[in-house]
Amino acid sequence: MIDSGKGDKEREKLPRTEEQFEAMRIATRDKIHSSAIKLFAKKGFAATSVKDIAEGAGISIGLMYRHYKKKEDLFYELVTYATKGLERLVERFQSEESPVELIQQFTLEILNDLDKDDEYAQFHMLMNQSLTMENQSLQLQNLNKISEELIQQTTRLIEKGQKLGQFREGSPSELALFYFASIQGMTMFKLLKNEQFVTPNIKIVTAFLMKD
Amino acid sequence: MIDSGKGDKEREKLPRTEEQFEAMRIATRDKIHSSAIKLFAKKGFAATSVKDIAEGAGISIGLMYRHYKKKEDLFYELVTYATKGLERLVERFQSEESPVELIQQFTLEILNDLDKDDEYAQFHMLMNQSLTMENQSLQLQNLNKISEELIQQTTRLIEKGQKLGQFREGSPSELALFYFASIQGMTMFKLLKNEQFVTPNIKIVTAFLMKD
DNA sequence: TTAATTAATGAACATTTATTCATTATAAAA
DNA sequence: TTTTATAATGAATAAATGTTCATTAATTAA
Repeated sequence: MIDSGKGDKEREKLPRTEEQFEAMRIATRDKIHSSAIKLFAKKGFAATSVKDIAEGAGISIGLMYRHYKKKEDLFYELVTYATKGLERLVERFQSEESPVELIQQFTLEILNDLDKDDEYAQFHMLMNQSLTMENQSLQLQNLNKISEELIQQTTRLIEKGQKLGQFREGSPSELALFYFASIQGMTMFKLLKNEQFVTPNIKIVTAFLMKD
Repeated sequence: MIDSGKGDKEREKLPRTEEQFEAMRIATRDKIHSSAIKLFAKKGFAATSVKDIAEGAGISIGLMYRHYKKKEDLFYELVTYATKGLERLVERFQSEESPVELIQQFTLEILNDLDKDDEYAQFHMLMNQSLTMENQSLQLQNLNKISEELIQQTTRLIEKGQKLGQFREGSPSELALFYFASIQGMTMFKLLKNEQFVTPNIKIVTAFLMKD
């Protein structure tokens, strides 16, 4: 971060180049991230210990603290990533494309991700875990705001789809809520059962919305 | 519990009758239960402190410990209640009634409960929280077993309904999983949003299963 | 080899939270 | 009013977990 433009002359005493150090740091940060998201998503913030995170990452506790001053900071960084993902989705849902197309596309992506690996499921559960924390840090407030925006956008999208005759009738906000609730539920099942989880066919998931 | 049939002669020294003491104990147990389930369901086992439970119940920490030797014991007692509820449901789903009727009835009950109060939602989330704990106490093993039985029974019920031409086609196990996933999701939303949560119409919830 | 610099370690320390227990409150009977 | 049995309290203690920091490891240039 700090003046990476410093001239070559001045780093003659470094045992490694700055690039090498940077690569090392990124590598351990990655290890921390993937260990932490796994644990936070599955067990929640309070139930995961820094010892577990460090063990999962294959590093020492001390090294963890060189990268994050507090367990909370690590958590919030992951929350921030997740929030960015949500923001992209909100934007996507604001596009002028056909509502059916947008919903189908997104649903398909999720089902694929759930099927393939659990990265999506982990981020989704992380957000959930976050929303149940009463602690009102800026990061959590922001996540809250964005997730409400997403529901609003989806409601509007459904309304639009209904006017175009693409979607079934019914209260748009109830439909939007049910849509995310079902995704939420599948996500939990995936994390809970993992191998045993069979990703449902997209027809099942969108039947409540789509006309036959 | 212990020899409540003891003769009236022998309790002449009691400041209150045994019935009175019993009533007091039941009253505080009730207070503990409703405080604890609320907190455990919302925040999970690790994130709820005994201090919070005691405060929520309006009693001292010491009194809590007179009723439960460990925080875990209280949790397991609640898990046991929840498990009994599941067992009743498994039995119900084994009956010879029409699959459509059974599913409709049960779904309606849940939606009503979600609408009315959060008792159901709380027990549901408690089970969920339990299933993510790696600790394998007898109570948790049992809950696991019963919840798998429930999914199996539901799968069979759907199969039966399909043969009777009552349900849409599609993999019965995928359909069963999706059913519980969507209920799960709604439950979480209810606990998360509470007042803001609008219970969906039953048609929305069962559309994926029912022929038009 | 030695010096230099930063990554990495884990035992020591701090803080939080679960649990215990000596003490007090209550209410009925003597 | 005193006695008595049990409910109820909360400060003291124990255990668990988060955080720090003095120390070591690794690597390259001199």
